[in-house]
Amino acid sequence: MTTKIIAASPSPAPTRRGRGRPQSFDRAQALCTAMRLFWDRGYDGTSFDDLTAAMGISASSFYNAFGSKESLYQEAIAAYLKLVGTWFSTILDQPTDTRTAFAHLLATAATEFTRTDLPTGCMIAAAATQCPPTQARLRDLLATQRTQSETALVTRLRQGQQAGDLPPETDIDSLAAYYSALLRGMALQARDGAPRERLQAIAHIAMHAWPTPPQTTAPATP
Amino acid sequence: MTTKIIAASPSPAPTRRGRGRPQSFDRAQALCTAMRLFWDRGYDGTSFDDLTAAMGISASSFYNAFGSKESLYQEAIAAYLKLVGTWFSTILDQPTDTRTAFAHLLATAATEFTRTDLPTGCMIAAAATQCPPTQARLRDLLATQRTQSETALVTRLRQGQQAGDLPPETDIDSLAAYYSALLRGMALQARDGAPRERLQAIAHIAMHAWPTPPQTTAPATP
DNA sequence: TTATTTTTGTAGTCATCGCTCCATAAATCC
DNA sequence: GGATTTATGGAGCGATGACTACAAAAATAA
Repeated sequence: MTTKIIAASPSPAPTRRGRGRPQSFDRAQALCTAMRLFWDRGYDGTSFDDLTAAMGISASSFYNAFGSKESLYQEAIAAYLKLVGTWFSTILDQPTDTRTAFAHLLATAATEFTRTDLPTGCMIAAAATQCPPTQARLRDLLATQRTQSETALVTRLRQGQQAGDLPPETDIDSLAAYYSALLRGMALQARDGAPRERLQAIAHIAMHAWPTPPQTTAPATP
Repeated sequence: MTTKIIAASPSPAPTRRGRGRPQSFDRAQALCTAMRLFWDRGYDGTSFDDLTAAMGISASSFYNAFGSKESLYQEAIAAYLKLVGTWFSTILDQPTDTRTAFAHLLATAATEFTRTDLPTGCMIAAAATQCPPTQARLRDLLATQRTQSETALVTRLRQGQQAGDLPPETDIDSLAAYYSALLRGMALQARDGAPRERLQAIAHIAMHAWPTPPQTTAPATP
């Protein structure tokens, strides 16, 4: 066995030192390029030639390094999730009160969805929602990711409910679905070219739907 | 000139009585079939063979009747808009108060997006938001439709503002963007399989963001 | 040096894509 | 009936899709 000092990577080795001819390109950078392409044009809209041209590698290098277009896409999704996690999960994990966390989440989404150094919107929010039966695998993969992010919202809201940030009668699942739908809608608006301020305004309005304890209409108990 | 008793159709004749061999299929029905396919699988995801097979016609009949895949898609969009207009425009045109109209709009969207006799969600909401540069025409066409529906919301909100249903300082454009984003998000959730009740809950929560006049914190004027 | 391992470049494969050609069929007009 | 017009059936076309075969290149191991 060779010395494995650096932590083993999940599936594809990051920068292996081995026997054969060394790779002539930066795998991580090529993956990043692919992610941007997929993000911008979708899976179908990004052809094999588009990919190899943008990545600057040949077909054989492509298949040697990434296996297939579909597996590259899966890696691109993973890379995107890592990128988004830096704000999405981070904000949800912050020990602030729940309302503040969600306001922060929406506000950050508004800025992230309109970054000029990346494609606008979200790579996953609307991907493969209209696709042929032959792409059922892809559709399910993306739907799963979306479910997971909504589940993260549910988890955070439940924590908040436990902490007393939300009325105990609040329908957490529906509230999470509301914010999930809104975030996805914001991502679509961003892709259609909505400016950052517009998204921020949406985020601001959306927070007015935050649940309030039921007003005690009868002010006094006899 | 032949007798044209029935009102002339915009571009393609509906059921013209002419000289040559009669069409062997129902054009409107074939268009409806195509609309459903495009709605379900998107433009790229619906192949030429998918279309001709589902419509039950040959390639020559297809091109003779519809010109090209793209022009059929445009007709399908038009057919879809006519279908959606039966509730979308209708509700906005009703002489109810603005808040009621929007609540009704969202509630109806929840039921329409989850109809079992049609594909779920919306055909246009997320279409061609991730596509190659070669499909810029299609992307722009759909973006235009989305802009128009958001403009319809703006128009209705302005009417409401004039009528006193909304505070005069309300940011109408942002409020319309909020509801537009929400509707698009609901459509996406529907496509991912969210049940009708879930969408209705989202719609209900969303209405809590409806603007209220600024509270006069000072109860009395000296 | 030689053997082994891995990557690369070039060319080519096979299926599918949207679309077209053309002879023929089926209607109307004269 | 004959001419004209329009639709259909069937075969096929060029382009592009994702992917593969194979030999040469460039590294390490013995």
